[in-house]
Amino acid sequence: MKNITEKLVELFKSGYCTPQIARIAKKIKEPSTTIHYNIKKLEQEGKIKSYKAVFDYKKIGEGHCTYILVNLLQDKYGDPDEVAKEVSKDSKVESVDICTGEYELLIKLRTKDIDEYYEWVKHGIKKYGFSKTISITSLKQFKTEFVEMEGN
Amino acid sequence: MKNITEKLVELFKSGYCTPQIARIAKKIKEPSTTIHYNIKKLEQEGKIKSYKAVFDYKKIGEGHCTYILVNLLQDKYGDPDEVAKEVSKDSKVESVDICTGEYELLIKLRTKDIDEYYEWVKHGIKKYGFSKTISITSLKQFKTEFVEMEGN
DNA sequence: ATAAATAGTTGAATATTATTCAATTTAAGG
DNA sequence: CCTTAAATTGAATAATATTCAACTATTTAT
Repeated sequence: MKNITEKLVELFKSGYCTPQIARIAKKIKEPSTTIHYNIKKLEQEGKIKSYKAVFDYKKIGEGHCTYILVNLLQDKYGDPDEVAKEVSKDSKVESVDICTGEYELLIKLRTKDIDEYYEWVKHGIKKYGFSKTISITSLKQFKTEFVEMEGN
Repeated sequence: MKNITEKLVELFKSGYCTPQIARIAKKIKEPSTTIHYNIKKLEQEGKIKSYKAVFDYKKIGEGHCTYILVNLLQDKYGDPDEVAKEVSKDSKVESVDICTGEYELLIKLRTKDIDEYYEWVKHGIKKYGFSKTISITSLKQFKTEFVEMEGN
């Protein structure tokens, strides 16, 4: 047995998908060549960044979801932008925003459980100089990435 | 001119895409039939919920992104779950979570601008009984829906 | 431990879908 | 109104997904 599932999940998190032109054509009753033309245009204009999968994260072992608000120590790392960029590279991180209010960064993190979450934050404190962290843990998700979740 | 673009954006927000089996097969050096089998399995197990597009939201006129923490009036609507489910149906809403801490709901909203955001919140107060709302506005996005954003 | 059953892998054949191209229509600018 | 550019479309082709049957590996039961 080759562990293909894990690789697929990793690839699908941010890409390796493509539009279903024929299905769209049927749906909105236009020729598929017209759909094709319009999609290519959206892509060339940079309006579409990627095609990807959305998971039932509980079922793939990433059931613990937390929104983490962080401040950064002045000296530890140069620029908040640099930290944001670095944190973005982590595949457990769904989103990173620089934001208004008391905290500089808002990170959405998906981990297996609370232990993995805790380890992640500890690491962030050490490596990036996170300080004054507040965590909001999701108890139930009704929608993610524009996809509604039923029966959670 | 038929406004196909708008329809495409709406469809792609939560679906109408499909995996690129041939590309994955090349990438991880396995036969495409094996990839196909494993993907179908993920789908049947309900681990994959959907295939969708990720946009450069600024370029599609949804550049204003806000995380809204809300409490609900006791009497207005019965159940927080019901409100969450209703709010989820809105296509401007990227995510809805019931969460820990001082606030019951965490909503991620994407609007054209601050005016549209304000109208949305006012509507929420009236219709669903939002109270004690806190908004955190994104100033810069480094990652969304697991997709990194460069040159923002 | 071994047999039986189940789950996973794969190549060849087929069915479906995307893409290209050229022609036509529609919209935009002077 | 005429010219140029952008968008739509059908027919032909290229690429891709899907099916199926054979085979292999893994798990389960005796």
